[in-house]
Amino acid sequence: MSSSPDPFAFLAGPPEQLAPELLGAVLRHGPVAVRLTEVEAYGGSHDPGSHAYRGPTRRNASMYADAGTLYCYLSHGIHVCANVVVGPVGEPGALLLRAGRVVTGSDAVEQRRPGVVEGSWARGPGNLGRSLGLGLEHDGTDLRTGPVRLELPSTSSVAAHPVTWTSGPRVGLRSASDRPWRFMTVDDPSVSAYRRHPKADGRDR
DNA sequence: TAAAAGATCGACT
DNA sequence: GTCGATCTTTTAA
Repeated sequence: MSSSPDPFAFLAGPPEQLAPELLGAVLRHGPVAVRLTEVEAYGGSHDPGSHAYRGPTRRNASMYADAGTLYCYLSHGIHVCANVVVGPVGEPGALLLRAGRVVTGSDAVEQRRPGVVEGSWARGPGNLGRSLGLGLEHDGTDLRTGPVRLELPSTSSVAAHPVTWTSGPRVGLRSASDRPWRFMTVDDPSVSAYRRHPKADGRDR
């Protein structure tokens, strides 16, 4: 009785393994809900592309919290990017939420993204954060009980959305740019285009 | 259609 | 002081 299965329990697994399971899930903040269409996996101390590669810092502290915690960080001083903390306790891992499709709250999103077509509202991690109205104040909050909720197929009928997905190299990384840890829904306009880092390692010279 | 560069500012070394 | 898990616009083929 008291021990009902925790729908978030699977988040304790390896990031690159459970990442596809978040495709089709729904992230909700207030009136706005977004169905995830693109996710990237980041490991801990063995992933050169991860914020946690060089150990804990002020910014990535949330990555060391329990799985199911929201990790928000500021990119280039202006973009708020959202991650779902995953992996076993003590092993920092995260899933960068790169893109999604707005399912509710279109009115609010339309005002936040003037002049942008519907399919591109949450195209790219920065845009997804802006569409949902996320801020650094949400960093470290619990995705089950906090202001920002993650709805899984097992917890929400809306999130029960089967998808066809594929994988490829992560976007914009300078190191470990060849790991196919980017997972994206097939045939969805909200999936961002792949762009390799200008100075990515292991090429030319 | 694809590639390049600028904006912009906090975090890290 | 340097560099980004980015976004947008501009320029070139």
